[in-house]
Amino acid sequence: MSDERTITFTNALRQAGLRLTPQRLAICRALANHPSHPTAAELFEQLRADFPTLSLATVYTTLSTLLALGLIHDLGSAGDGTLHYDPDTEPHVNLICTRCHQISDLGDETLAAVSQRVARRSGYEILGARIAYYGICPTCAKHSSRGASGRR
Amino acid sequence: MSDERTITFTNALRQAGLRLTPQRLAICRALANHPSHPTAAELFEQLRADFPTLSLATVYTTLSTLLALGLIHDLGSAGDGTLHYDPDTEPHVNLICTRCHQISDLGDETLAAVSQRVARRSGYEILGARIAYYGICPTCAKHSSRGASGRR
DNA sequence: ATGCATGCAAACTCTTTGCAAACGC
DNA sequence: GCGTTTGCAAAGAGTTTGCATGCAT
Repeated sequence: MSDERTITFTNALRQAGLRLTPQRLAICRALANHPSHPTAAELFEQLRADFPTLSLATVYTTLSTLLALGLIHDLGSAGDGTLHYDPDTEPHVNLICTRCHQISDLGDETLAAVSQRVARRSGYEILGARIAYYGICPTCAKHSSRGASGRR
Repeated sequence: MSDERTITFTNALRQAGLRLTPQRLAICRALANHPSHPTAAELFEQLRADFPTLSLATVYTTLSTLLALGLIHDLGSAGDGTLHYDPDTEPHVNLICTRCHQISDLGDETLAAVSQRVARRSGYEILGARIAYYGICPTCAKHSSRGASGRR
């Protein structure tokens, strides 16, 4: 699968002078192969099976480390009160359902043009992008029709 | 200034069958005239002068209400651990400095095209957008050159 | 062998909730 | 007057931190 991405992660860690512990490797691997936009707790639960002693604190620490190295992005909360991370640092659109709080992705060629304009017009040194559209996903739209729901 | 926007807010509250309390009016007004992307705590501090008895809980509740009505947007955290809100629901780009955590805006005509494509291709009923580019703002870039900083 | 990283638990911060009093409608 | 909303305080949740032990280099 995306073992390449795992290698990218681990190489970056080594280059930063950080130790490649089994925990870090596992977290990198889990992120690289994760199909979605996990939270710290989700990664923790997933890795718990293989690392019974793994601590949630370690997951948080490692995520912060990877974030600081720019290997992953912080999506902020999806309305569910917890922070989601995105292992895909390429510019893409996040689709966030305000009903089920699920996040899915969407690529768009027009985005590259937008990114270039943003960089040029803002004077920012762009490090990454978080592009999120909020709405009701087709599945939720089918299932029911609750009124506007609060957060969390 | 944007008294129009204040009126939009208050009208929406009335239409939703909610009472127009002084607190809600003040919060709507503060949001409508706010130049940036305030947090609950910032609004609370700002309004405290005029409403000594105002409670932070009320600010949170009112923000949730306005959010549910779609009158404001939830920007999530800007890397500072607190939730920021955006009184401007028109599609625009948020520029977030990963160093000073300040958020500024940028309009772009190309965005309208992106939004349309997103809606068409995703099948989502788009309720709003959060488009954020992370980077170092020109001011911070000038001032110094600290290494990658953690969150909060 | 040398420290950096982990794990545990406690601390901290932000946000939400319960309930009695107050007030808009 | 009725029922929602406020204010206070305490609870709840997510995230971070301190310190002793363990492990990658």
